[in-house]
Order: sequence, then C-alpha cells, then structure tokens
Amino acid sequence: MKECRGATQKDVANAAGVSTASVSRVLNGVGPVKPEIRARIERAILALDYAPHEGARALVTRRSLVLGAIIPTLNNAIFAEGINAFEAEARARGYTLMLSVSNYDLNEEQTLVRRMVQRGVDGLLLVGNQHAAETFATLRRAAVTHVCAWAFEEDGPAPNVGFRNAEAMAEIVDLLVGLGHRRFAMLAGVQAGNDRARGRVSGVQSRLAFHGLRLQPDMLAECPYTVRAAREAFQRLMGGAAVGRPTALVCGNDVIAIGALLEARRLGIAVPGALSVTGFDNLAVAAEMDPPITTVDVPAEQMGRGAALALIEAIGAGRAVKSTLMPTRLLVRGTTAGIAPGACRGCPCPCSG
Amino acid sequence: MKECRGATQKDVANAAGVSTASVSRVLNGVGPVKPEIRARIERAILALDYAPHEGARALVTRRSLVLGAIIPTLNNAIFAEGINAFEAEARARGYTLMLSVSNYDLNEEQTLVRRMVQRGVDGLLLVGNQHAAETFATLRRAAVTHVCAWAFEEDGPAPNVGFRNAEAMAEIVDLLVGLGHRRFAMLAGVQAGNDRARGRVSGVQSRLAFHGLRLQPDMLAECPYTVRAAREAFQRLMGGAAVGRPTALVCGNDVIAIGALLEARRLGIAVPGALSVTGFDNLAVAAEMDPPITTVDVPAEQMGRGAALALIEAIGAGRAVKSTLMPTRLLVRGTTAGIAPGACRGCPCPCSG
DNA sequence: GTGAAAGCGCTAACAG
DNA sequence: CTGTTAGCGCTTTCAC
Repeated sequence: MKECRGATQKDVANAAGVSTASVSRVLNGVGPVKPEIRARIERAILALDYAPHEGARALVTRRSLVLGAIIPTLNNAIFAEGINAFEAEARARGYTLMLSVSNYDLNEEQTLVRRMVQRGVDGLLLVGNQHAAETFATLRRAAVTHVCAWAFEEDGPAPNVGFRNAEAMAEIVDLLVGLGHRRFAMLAGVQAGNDRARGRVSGVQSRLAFHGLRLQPDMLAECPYTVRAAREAFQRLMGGAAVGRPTALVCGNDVIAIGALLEARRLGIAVPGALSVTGFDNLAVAAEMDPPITTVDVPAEQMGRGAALALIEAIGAGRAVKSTLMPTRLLVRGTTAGIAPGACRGCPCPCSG
Repeated sequence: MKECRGATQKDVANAAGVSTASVSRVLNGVGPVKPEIRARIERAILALDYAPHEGARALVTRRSLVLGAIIPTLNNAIFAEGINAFEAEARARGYTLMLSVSNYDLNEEQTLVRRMVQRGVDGLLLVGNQHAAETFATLRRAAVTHVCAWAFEEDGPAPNVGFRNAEAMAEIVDLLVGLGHRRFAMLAGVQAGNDRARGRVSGVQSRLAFHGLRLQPDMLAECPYTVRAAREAFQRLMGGAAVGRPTALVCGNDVIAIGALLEARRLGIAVPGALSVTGFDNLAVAAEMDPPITTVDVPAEQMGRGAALALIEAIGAGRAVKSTLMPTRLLVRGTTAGIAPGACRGCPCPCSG
C-alpha cells in the first residue's frame, strides 16, 4: 500500500529517452523543446499515466498552489457559503483549499495558523480582525500572504475583504427608529473573541445613541449561534410581563432571529404586530420563514470569491493583499412594522417616517 | 515577501553546534540523543522560532499528514456538518483537511481526485459509491487510502462508512402506509450521478411495491436541493385539482421538505391534515419548522468522525479502510398524520396500525 | 550517541 | 535546443 506511488519523472525521461529536465520543461510549458521530443515525452506521460508530485515541486519552486482558510465553524450556513465560493474561485485558478475550523477559539486558531504555514500554504484566509498577537507574528515572520474577511477597517491589523458590521447594524437601527420604535432589545452573538459580533453590538448601541436612545443593560443578551440557544435566550429576555417589553428586537444574525421568531410564536407574541425582529446575514431560510425575516444581506459568496482572488493576485505580485470593502444591503421584509408611523420627530436622525 | 520563510533545520543545527541529523532526531523523538545535546537543540529551536517544513518532510517520509475530502457542496448543512466533524477528528489526530467541492459533477470530481493525489493526501473521503471509473483507477494506482461515506453497500466499489439510503426510506414508507396512506408522491433529489438520491427513490418504490402500492409516474419529480426549487417543483406536482391528489409526499431530503411545507401552506394545503410530508437528514431547522418535520436522522457527525478515524487507522496499518454501517433513525414529528387509522390491512406488511 | 552522506521528486541554472 | 549539475528541507542508513 506504500510502494506504487505512480510513475516518477525519471521514469518518463527514461521511457522517452531524454533527460528529466526536458520532461520538466514540457510539463511546465517553459523553455524551448523540439516538437518531436515534446511529442515523445507526451506519449510517455500518457503511457505511464504520470502525474507530477506537487509536493516535490512546491519544495523547489516555493509555491504550493494551496490556499488555507481558517473559519470559526462550518455549521453556520454563512461561512459554509463563503468557503464554498472561496474554494470555487481557488479551484478555478489551480489552487486547492486547505481548511481548518477554530470553533471561535483564538488560541486554537493560532496553532492552526502555524500548522498551515508549516504545511506551506501560499495564502491564508482568516475571519474577522481579532486574532492572537502570535497569529499575526507568525504570518509576518513566515511572510505568508493573508487576508481577513467578514470585516473591514481602514487601518486594521491586516488587509480586509469584507464589510463594516457596525454600519450595517446602524441601518437596521435607522429602519426601526424610523418605524417609531423606542424600546429596543438585542440578542447578540457571543462577543468574546468575535469582533464581528462586537461590531454589531456597538453598531446598535452607537446608532441608538445617535437617535438619543439606548439599549437598557438588561435588554442586551448574548447567545451562541444556534436556534435552540436563541429560543432559550429569547425566553429569558422577553418571557416576562408584556408591560414595558421592548417593541423591537435586533438579533446578531439570522439563526438567532429564527430562534426568536419561533419562540415568539410559541409564546403568543405577534411578530411584527407586538414585536419587530431583525436578523443579519440573509440566509436562504430567512426569506422563507413566516413572516420572512428583515435582515442585512451579507455578500458571503462575493467575499469568498473576492478573498481568493485577492490572495492569488497578491501571491503572484509578491505584495500584500489589497483591501476591498464589500457592500451590504438592508432587506426589509415581514418581521418589522411600525408602531406609530412618522413618530420619529424628536431625534436628530435623517429618517423622517 | 518570498525571502524570509523562517529558519531552517540547518540554521538550528548550526546554532546548536550539532548536525542536522541530531535536530531531526529530537524533532521526531526518535533515536538516542544525549540530554545535554537535546537541551541545546531545543533552546536553538525556541530561539530561532524554528518550525519544520512539512512539505519537505512529507517528500521523504511519504506521509503528508493531510486528509482530503471531496464533497458535492458545502451549501447543504448536512455536508457542512459532516465535514466539520471530519475535520475535527482529523485535526485532533494531527492531520489537516484538504477540501474540494465537486458540485455533484462526477467528471469534475475525477480531476479533483487526481489533484488531491498529486498534492499527496494520505487519505481521501468521497461521498457516495457512484464515481467515475477513472476515479477508482487513480486511487488504486496511487494506492491512496480512501473511503466513501453517506452510503453503505456490502460489496460496493470501495470501503464505506455510512448507511443504507434505501432502507431508511423504507422506514418512512412503512410509517406512512401504517398511517393509512395509499396515494403517494415523491419529490426526489436529482438522481443523475447521485446514488444516494437514487437509493432513496428506489427505497420508496420497492417498499411501496412490498405493500402492494406504487408511485404513479407523474407523482415522481426531482429537483435540486434548494428551498426555492422545491417550492416550484411542489407547485407543479401538487398544484392541480384537489381530487386524486396524493395524501403523502416523501421528500428526498429536509431542504425539499421545507420547500414543500412552505409552499403547501401558501397554497392552503394543510399539513398534515390534507397532506403528510416527510424529509430526510434531520437538519436542525427541520425540528423547528411548524409543524416540525418528520424525517430520518442521518449520523452526519458520526460519519464524519468515523470516516476520518477509519482513514487514519487504515493509513497507519497500511491496509484498506474497514467499512462501518452507521445507524439511521426515523423521527416521527408533526408533518405526518393518519388518514384512516388502522387502515392497513390488505397488505402483507408488518405495520398493523 | 553522533555526524556524514545519500536521496525523496522536482526545477533551474548553466554548459554544451 | 538539450543534458548535466546542484540543490529545495528534510529523514535515514551507516560508519565512526
């Protein structure tokens, strides 16, 4: 099971009666080769079913044609979608994907980055801008081209291909305030080690402040990105007496929003009648819920493809990745409604209805 | 950006005043090394922040510590979950995941397999038992340890870690027949190049036959695994007059079932009152729908972990993977109901109510 | 115990 | 145009 690892370049050279150098040349389509010799070599390659050993090639060219990606989890459709696109673009350009999952653990991520670097990836995709200092140090020392997706900062610690989480959330807040909402609650993702989740929370808070409003301390809860956890968190947050209950619930992502929506129905809280709910990500299911969920479309596929492309271009040019800001889009659907149309007058916001 | 690829083993040897052979020995914890020398080397490693080049190591040891996986898509939660588990198990055992997506295209898959082999994966995971002949030939010639998941055949073309799709579907049919259903329809996945989808269809057909029933030709449709496509297919299949309409709809997976459920609601077809609907996979959302979807629990995580483990053990032992049959479980929930309790009498089936 | 040397499969100068 | 040579960074006999 270990012997017959296929024909080697030398075998081809022998079979064709030429030197390995010539074989290498036709393989890489570089340098001049007489047509007749080329044909002989190509025949030998076919006959022996020869395939070059990419590992050996990488050792000498210092290019593995492998792109690494380390993501928090695959069990969130938004990352699965992004990686699907990242892989598609990489594959189309001759690169192969090496993938690891960090489970939102920055220390684990750090060891994974080391591992990827040792394995010789040409470029690396990370999610978000918050990473262990050692992670950045490793990347810098090894001079590995890298990019952080899912976030965008003008002067972040690494090149970005992503969007501004806080700004996208501000749009949600504007929508809700414009609809007349004044009492807010938020079901955020776990913020520790997750700058995207944190950015969304601070986006809500600062935009509420802009409107002269605020999130009461007990109206901000966080929970993991699962429907089950979201249902429980919703119950704790909203299960009390109806009086004084918030009229708008901003969720950290669509998974949480789905949980909130389902639990609201179970508890007899009408959405959007008694409570407006918003999500984030625009998962395919969000549009299919009843009512369809108002959310922010996140360009996961575009980011995936864009990040792969940006990495490949940077690798080719021998420079760092160029940052790109990707657009998000507010999708107003059925889970948001006004409580007092045109009520937004006292605050200095640009939304007048 | 290409120069400072970290310290090399020779650097460490020089710094410690020993030979590279000794460095290699302490690195691999093999062979005898005097404690004092070992300490000197370890200090040098730390000082230089040396990390061995896995590619070079792989070249000589013929072991890359990389496991490959080629799946149809990541945009289906069931595969994402399986790969998540596969990666977790591999990572825990020192292996790294190389992932490619075939988009249900057997030819594309074939070239991806070649690529993975060239990249030197130690083991490879494929989904299902249907693959291009060339795919198996490549695997055999290169003697790459491999396993096919998501399916199980006694004498399939490759070792399996999975379950019997047809049998799982038979359980669904038994349930529905037992509930009194006689007029069936099926919304299957695309069968071309997908033996799992095909197995599910034939499972339904042969089990219906066992009960003396059959799927009318116009009551079998197939559609891609998306909610949108499922809604449209459902409409075409069930949109006609209510008279003669089937009372039970078996769906190829949960995504299709979700589409069917949502579209049924839109069309005013009560589920399960007027129509029983079943899914397959037991996605997390399936349990959260209203009503929660009756489905088959597929051991995606268990398969993922099991496949990784089976590969690693086989690689270590230098033999082929041992097949494992994983259990599925029928989950009866809210989308199925009886139309005539105890109606199942005429047929020779074991279900008497 | 340790070092010297050969070589994994390939590419890249450099001669010819 | 083509072959010879020298490694890429590592492991692994085999002498010492």
